[in-house]
Amino acid sequence: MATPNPERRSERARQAILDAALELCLKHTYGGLTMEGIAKRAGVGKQTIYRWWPSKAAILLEALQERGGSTLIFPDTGNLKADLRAQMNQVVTAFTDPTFAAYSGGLIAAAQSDPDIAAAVVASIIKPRVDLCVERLQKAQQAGELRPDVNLPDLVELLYAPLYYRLLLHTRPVSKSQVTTILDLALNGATADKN
Amino acid sequence: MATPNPERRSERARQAILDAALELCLKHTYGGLTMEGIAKRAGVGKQTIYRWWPSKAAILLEALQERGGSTLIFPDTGNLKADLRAQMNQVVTAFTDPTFAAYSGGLIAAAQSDPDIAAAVVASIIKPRVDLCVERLQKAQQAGELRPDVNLPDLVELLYAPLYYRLLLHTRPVSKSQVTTILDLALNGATADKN
Amino acid sequence: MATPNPERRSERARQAILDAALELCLKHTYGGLTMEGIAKRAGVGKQTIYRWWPSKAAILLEALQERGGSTLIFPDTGNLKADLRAQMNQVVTAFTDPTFAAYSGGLIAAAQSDPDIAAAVVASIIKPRVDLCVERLQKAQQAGELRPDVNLPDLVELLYAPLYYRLLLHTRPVSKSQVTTILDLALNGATADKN
Amino acid sequence: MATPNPERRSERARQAILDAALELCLKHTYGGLTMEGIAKRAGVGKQTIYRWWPSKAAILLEALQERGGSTLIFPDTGNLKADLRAQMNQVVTAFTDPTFAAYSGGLIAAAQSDPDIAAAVVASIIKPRVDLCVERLQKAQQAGELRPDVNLPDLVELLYAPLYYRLLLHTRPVSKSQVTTILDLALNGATADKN
DNA sequence: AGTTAACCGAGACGGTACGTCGGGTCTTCGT
DNA sequence: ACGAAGACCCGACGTACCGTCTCGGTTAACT
Repeated sequence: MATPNPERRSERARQAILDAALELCLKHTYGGLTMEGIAKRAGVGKQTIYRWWPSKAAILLEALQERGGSTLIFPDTGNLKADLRAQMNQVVTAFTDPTFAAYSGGLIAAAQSDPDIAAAVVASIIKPRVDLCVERLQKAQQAGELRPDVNLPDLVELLYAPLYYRLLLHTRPVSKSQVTTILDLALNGATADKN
Repeated sequence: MATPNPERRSERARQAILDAALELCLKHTYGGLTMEGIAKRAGVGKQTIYRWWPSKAAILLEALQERGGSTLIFPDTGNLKADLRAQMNQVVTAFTDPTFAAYSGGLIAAAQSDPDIAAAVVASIIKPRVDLCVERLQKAQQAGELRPDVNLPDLVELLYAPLYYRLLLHTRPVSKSQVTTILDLALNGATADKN
Repeated sequence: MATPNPERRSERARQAILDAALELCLKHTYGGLTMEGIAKRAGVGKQTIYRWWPSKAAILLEALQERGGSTLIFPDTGNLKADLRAQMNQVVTAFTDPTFAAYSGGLIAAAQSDPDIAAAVVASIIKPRVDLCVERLQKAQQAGELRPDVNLPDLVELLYAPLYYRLLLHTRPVSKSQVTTILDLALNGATADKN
Repeated sequence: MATPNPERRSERARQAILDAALELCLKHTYGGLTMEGIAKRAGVGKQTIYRWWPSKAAILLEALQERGGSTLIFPDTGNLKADLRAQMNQVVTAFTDPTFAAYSGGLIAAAQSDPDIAAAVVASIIKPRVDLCVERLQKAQQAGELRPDVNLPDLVELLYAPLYYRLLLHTRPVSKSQVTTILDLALNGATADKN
C-alpha cells in the first residue's frame, strides 16, 4: 500500500498493527483512533506504521480486507428476487454488526475528506460486490426477467443505496423488512397499475 | 443549543462565529476547521464558542439552518413525476455546489461518531424535506397515481438514497440524468411487463 | 487605596472582600489566590474589586492593616537587651504563625515584581515598626548604652534582617534561640576581646 | 532535574531554552515570563520544556547555575575584615546588577510558594557560598580573631542577611557603604565599651 | 565470518490544537 | 451611582497527537 520496501518487512509487525487498529477502533470508536495508540498497543514504533501506511484509514481498510473476509459469492438459485433478498439480507446483517459499524462509519467519514480513501473504499469494498450483483442481474435480464432497457449498475445502486442511507444518516435502523420494501418498489414500481 | 445562559448573549459574536465557520469551512475543508481558527477569524474568545456550542459540527449545523435558507417548498403542478424531478434536480444542484459539498461531507462524517450531531442533522435538515415530499406523494396516492399499499417514507428513501449514495461514497458524480433513471425505475419498476 | 469614589462605597462589600481574601489565602496559599475566587466567595462582582483595589496584593495589604492589628507598642523596661528580646520574640511568634506565613510570603513575593506593593509594604508594615525600635534605641544611645557613632536604623536592620532571611530563604526555621544569638553578636560583636 | 529520560536529550534544545529564559526574563521581568514565550523564543515545542523542567523557576535556576558561573572563591589574605569586605562587596555588585536582579527577585518570589524551588535555591546558590564563608571564619576563629563561642553559620547569617533584607524588602538600595556598617557592628558590637 | 544495510523498538523533537482558567473590561440589571 | 452578576476578548496553561528525526539492536544478504 505504500513506498519504501523490499520484503524485509516484518509480517509480525504488520499483523500486530492491523490487530491493534481493529481492537482500538472497537474500543474507542473510529474518532478516538490514534497512530500513537496503535503503535503502543501493537508494541511497534510509530515509524514502522508511517513507513507502510499513509493514514489510519488505510490501516483499517487493509485490516478489513484481510480480516473481514466476508463472502464474495452471489447466490444464483434461479429465483432472482430470492437471490437478491438473500444477498441484501447478508448486507443488512453486516451493517447491523457493531463490529462492522465501528469502522464503516469511520472509514466513510474519512473518505469525505480524503479522496484517496474514498477511491480505495470503492475499489476494494464496494466495486467487487456491485460487480457480482450486476452479473447476477445480467443473467436475469437476458432471461427476460428485467426490462432490457434497464441500466444494471443503476439498478444495483437503487437497491443498495437505501441501506447505506440509513447506515450513514441514522434516520432509522437498517433491517430486513427494509429489504422487502426495497425489492417490491424497485422491481414492481410505485405507480398504480394502468390497466 | 447549550447550557449557561440568559439572553445576555452577544448576537454580534454569534453571527461572527457562524460567518467565520462557514468561510473557513470553504477555505480549508471541514477537516481543517478549527475552534481556534474560528475564534481568531471571528475576533472572539474561544471561551465564547465553548460557552454556546458543544462542537464545531454544532456550529456548522446552526450556520446552515440560519444561512442556507434553501427552499422548503415542494412544487405541486399536478404532474407527480415532473414535480419529483424538479425537486430532486434541486437537490442535485445543491449536492453539486462546492459550497455545499464543503460541509455536507464534514457534517455527515461528524455524525458518524457523534449521535447528537446525527440526530440534529436528521431533525433539522433531512426530516423537514422528507416530510414535504411525503405530503406531495400523499396527494398522488390519494389521486390513485401511486399504489395504495406503498409506504410513502420508504418510497422517499428509495428516491433520494441514490443521491446520497453517490455523494458520500464518491462512486460516480451526482447528476440530473441520475434523477431520470431513479424516477423511471422507482415508479415503473425494473421487471419486464408481464402481460 | 484607589480612584473613582465618593463615599457611596459599600462597607459591607469592602469587609466581605477583605474577609474572603484572607480566608482564601489561608486555604489555597497566596499563589492560588484569585480575583474571581475572591469575588465569588465574597458574593461580589469582580468590577467592585477592580474599582477599589489595583491588585490582589493591595487587598491583602489592606486586610492585614485592618485585621492584623498586631501590637505597635515597643516595651521599655529600662533593660535594653530584654526589651529587644521581647520585641523580637514577638516577631518570631508572628513569623511562625501559619496564618501570617500565608501572606507574608505572598506579599513579599508580589513586591518583587511590583514596586507599588513594595513601597506600600514598607510604608505600612515595616516602617512603623522600625521607627518604634529606633526610638527605643535612641533612648539607650542617649543613656550611653550604645556607642554614640552607631547609626540606629542600620542597627535595627542588623537585628531584624536575620529573621527575614530565614523567613524568605527557608534555610532554617525562625526561632527564639536565633534571637538570643543575634542579640549577643550584634550588641557584643564577634571579635575576641582585645585586652 | 526531572523524570522521563535517558540521555537522548537534545543539548541544543536545552541550551536554547536556558538562553531564551534568561533573555525573556530580562526583557519582561520574571512575572512576564511564560512557558509559551520561552518555547517560541527557543524554537522548541512546549512539551520539550515540560519534559525536563517542572516549572519556569526550575529553568531559571538551572540557567543561573550554568551561566552565572560567579566566583566561588573566598579570598584569604590573612586580613579577616578585608576579606569579608571584599567578598560582601562582590555580593553587593551582583545584587546591584540589573541582570541579576531580574531573576533574583523572581526566583525568591517563586520560592515563597514552592518549597521545591526554595530548597533548590538554598542548596545550589546559598549553601555553597555560606559554606565557603564559614570556612574562612573558621580559620579566623582558630587564629583567635573571633570569640571561640561564636556559632559561625549564625555569624554568616548576620553578615549577609541585611543585604538580602534590602534586596527583597526594597527599603533602601544595597550598597558598599552598607557593608562597612555591617562589618563594624557585627564584629565590634553596638554597645558602648565597658572599660 | 564479517561487513553492511535495512527494518525494527523506542521515544525525543518542533509543532498545532485542544479545552480550561483567570485576567481585566464591558454591559445589563436591580436597588 | 453603585453593586451583583456574568458575558466578553484575550493570553497562557498543561496535555494529546501529529509526522519527522535520531538512536541502538537485531536480522537478513553479500561479500
